[in-house]
Amino acid sequence: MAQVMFFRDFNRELSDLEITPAIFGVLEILHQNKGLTQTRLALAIGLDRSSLVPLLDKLQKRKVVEREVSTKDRRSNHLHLTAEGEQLLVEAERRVRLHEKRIQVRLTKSETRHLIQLLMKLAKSNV
Amino acid sequence: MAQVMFFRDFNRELSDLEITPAIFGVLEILHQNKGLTQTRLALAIGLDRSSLVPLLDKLQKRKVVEREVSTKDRRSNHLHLTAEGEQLLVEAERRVRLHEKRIQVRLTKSETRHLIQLLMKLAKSNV
DNA sequence: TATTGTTATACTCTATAACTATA
DNA sequence: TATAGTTATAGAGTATAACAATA
Repeated sequence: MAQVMFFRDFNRELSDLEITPAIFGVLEILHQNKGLTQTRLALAIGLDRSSLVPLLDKLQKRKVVEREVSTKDRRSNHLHLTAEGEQLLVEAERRVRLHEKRIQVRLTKSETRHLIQLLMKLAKSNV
Repeated sequence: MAQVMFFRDFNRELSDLEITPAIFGVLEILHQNKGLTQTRLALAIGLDRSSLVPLLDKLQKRKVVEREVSTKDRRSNHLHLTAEGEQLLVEAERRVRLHEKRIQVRLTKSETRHLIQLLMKLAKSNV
């Protein structure tokens, strides 16, 4: 139930930017790993590389992401955010902070801290 | 990340029963609300009533669920689990307990209790 | 008129397999 | 031979709109 609420609120806050959780992930990863290759990005977000193609096509058409053929290995594309893409990420991060604030308001600071700590403990347990 | 881990583990434990989280929800709800109508079940699990039809078709073919035309309102179907369905639910619940145990083992009893309490607090905040 | 279950249809997201161009 | 990106295709899972039967 917490999860459903979380996604509903996330989507409400970011839907007008046309950013899904998956796209937000792509933006974050490309911001922090400029020049990443498609196969490596696919691996990072847990998608098959073929599934990434239409997603990148969309983002490229939106002028958010650019593919640049590698000069070292002409089979690979180096990906990076455009200026517009960086700007979109900044706005998306602002919205995500609003989304997180709205969620955290129901918990005290120490409850929030504790929740995150417990979830991280769970996430680390790769059973 | 906690969520991804949770779903992966759930699916690993229940995949050979061919039970998805959605199906588990249907079984639980029908067990506790015998004779529920399709529209009401759809509402309960947050699906459109048209989306429920193929799911019920599958479960009916598996002899897990039965549709019974209402004698009071012949437009409606009353749904209930077959004996086989009840048995499947019992086994599924056993598996879910294993799944939950495996997850909880990384937390102490009081941490588990606290986590559930915090998530419920979040879930209630229908922002 | 309104509602229940159903169908036809379409859209999104994902994977697998096969292709091409490089390496 | 092997790899990167792409394409064709298919399968879930979902929704919307329209329909027949019934209320």
